[in-house]
Amino acid sequence: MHMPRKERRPRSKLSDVALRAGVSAVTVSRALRRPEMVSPQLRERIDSAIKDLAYIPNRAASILASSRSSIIGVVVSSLTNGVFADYLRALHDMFQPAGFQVMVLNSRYSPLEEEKAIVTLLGQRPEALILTDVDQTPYARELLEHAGIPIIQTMGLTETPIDINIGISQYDAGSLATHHLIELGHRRIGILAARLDSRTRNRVAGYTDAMKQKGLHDEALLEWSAVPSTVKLGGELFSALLSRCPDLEAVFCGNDDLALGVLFECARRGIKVPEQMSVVGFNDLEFAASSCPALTSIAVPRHEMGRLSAEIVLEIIRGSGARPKTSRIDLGFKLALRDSTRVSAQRGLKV
Amino acid sequence: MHMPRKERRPRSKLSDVALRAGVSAVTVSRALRRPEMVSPQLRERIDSAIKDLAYIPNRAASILASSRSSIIGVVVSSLTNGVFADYLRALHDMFQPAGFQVMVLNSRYSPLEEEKAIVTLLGQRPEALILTDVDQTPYARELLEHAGIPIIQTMGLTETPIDINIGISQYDAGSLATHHLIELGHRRIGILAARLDSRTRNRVAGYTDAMKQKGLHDEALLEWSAVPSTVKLGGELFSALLSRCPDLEAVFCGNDDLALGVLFECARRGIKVPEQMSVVGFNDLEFAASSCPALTSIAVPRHEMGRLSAEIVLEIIRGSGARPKTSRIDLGFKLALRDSTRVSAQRGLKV
DNA sequence: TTATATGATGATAGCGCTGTCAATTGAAGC
DNA sequence: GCTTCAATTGACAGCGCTATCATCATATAA
Repeated sequence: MHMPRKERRPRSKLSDVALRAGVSAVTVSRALRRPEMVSPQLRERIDSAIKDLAYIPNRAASILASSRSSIIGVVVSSLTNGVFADYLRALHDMFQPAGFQVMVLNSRYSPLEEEKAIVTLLGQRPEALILTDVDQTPYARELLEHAGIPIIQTMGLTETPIDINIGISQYDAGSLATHHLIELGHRRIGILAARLDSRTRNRVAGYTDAMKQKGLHDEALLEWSAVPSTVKLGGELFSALLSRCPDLEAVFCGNDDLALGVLFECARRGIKVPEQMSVVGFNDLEFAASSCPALTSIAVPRHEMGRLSAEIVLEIIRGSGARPKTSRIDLGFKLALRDSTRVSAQRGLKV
Repeated sequence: MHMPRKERRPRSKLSDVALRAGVSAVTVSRALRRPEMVSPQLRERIDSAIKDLAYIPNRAASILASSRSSIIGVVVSSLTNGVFADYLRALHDMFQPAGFQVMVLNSRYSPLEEEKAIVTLLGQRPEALILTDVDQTPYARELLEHAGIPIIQTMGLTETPIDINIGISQYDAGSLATHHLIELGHRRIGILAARLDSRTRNRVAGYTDAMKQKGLHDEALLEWSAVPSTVKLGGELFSALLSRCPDLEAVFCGNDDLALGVLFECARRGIKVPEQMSVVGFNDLEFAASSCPALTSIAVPRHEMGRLSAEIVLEIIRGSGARPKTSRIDLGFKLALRDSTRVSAQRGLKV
């Protein structure tokens, strides 16, 4: 049984609380923001008045009056992707205790949606803006340059940061993964990619150059799709690649979800990993270490990236302008070597 | 090289744009909100003034003046969990085009953090609030009852909805999964759970009652942990359960991540699924259909849940009070039957 | 022609809070 | 006693925008 709601009665405001507590509105405001500045017995009276009226301060009015929002704007490329989830968690863990509120919008890997998200966030007058990409539209760039707040670009690296850039070289990471497979003795190394955003493109470029350098490059070894990456897609791309290149010895996957799909597809087809097929993922998500076989992947310091982003933002905000010396911080990455590629160097020759 | 930012120059405001375009401030405001109400040539002049000044409206002032925020507040229990990611996507897909902005906070499965998140969101004067849980603290409940906006509780079902409740019976779902395994002929059916939030507790209750009903209940068959669920944890819980109950025939996992961990652990131990061990997951995440073996799971209509939540909210907001007849909507669930349990009914007897 | 409707723009007040400074109190010092 | 000071509390203006109503030009009808 659902009781129809009574018509909207005006929410209680500061002055209502003040009236009930028998003090002035300013005092209530102070009791909320700096409790140590009002006497204990008044504080108590005010607190109970607040509870009685179920009073909740109006943030919009507060932001307008103080021109401080305590909002940290964040634009992520995806909410579904595990990488961003971990990164966001790190941000929350840092900002929440510091009294800042993290406000997240999703760009779905589209620079135009990112631009819209940036406009929306800037409208909230955030204290800082954090972007999980380095390629903004020209208009977005201009807005950000004029925003007058710390801007952090993360995940990738760029030669021309708007303000501060914390990330890793996606190119180098793609290159490392490829060289690892080459060193294992593989010649026919495929690459799987979904939705070619700027980061993925850089990874692919790293792969391509590494292959060219060793004279192993072959267009046919690249399999990609425009749809977002899923485990299922990993299996499909792998199947497609395999039917085009039956002599495939190894695959480098644009991310761990695709790699998981490859592992499953191999299991279905009875292809032994790593004996018959080496598989490398990207991101080193939680499951990579405990899959069977455990997945070799590129370990990206996404938690550290979040922690450091937050730390730098907090320093700038609190230190009023004390900015880090360098505006471009390369956090590096590691190859998490596991069973999906741990094969003898001779293997490539046995084929 | 990082150029230190010039000191904060005041952001341009409505009156600056008005001055530059040679009109009054109200007209600029109108040009932004209802462009059809100002003449085309004026609109053009105003637009270019906006671009020139990189003007972005101050949302706080706008919200304060209009007392309409176009914000939809959402509290999710977790950002890492795939279920919520899908649910959020559905919400975004519905609200974005309608001109509403979805604001997400994370409660990390804690009712107290949820209460804090609710307070924070209510402070933004949202148009509606969506909660991915049905168990709120008494204070949170009181605040929500007085909020004067649509409140949606989702995921689970409750006898006493605050306003509108859209979800599924977690109890029935747990029961169905268990009965499925019992019908396959299994007697020793274990259950794995991580972090016993209210939803998980209901699923476990469904399992327990189903087992009791058939005289199969045994405390030893429940394995759980306080830490958040991961693939790794799935493997660990399974190992622990197996060493305590070596005669285990089947496991019902509290979610698909745990189930994935079980599949991998079985692969490592050479236990054949489903021949030697039946595995059931929960949520039917994307990978469940393409794992090897494909995972039987409880398919929860989380996308539909999101779509319907948004639809109802939009109807109430626009229709000014036209509320659905029932305040409790059961969306139901399905058993997604796949290879991880597709065994002959005789199997249980062969042991 | 004058009355009336229509569309486009402007003037004014105020949303609910906080920054600033003034007023009040009581205690301590001379 | 009177001053001085710190600790509390209050008065007032204003943050940047929008709702509301007034104004003005133009078009249409009588």
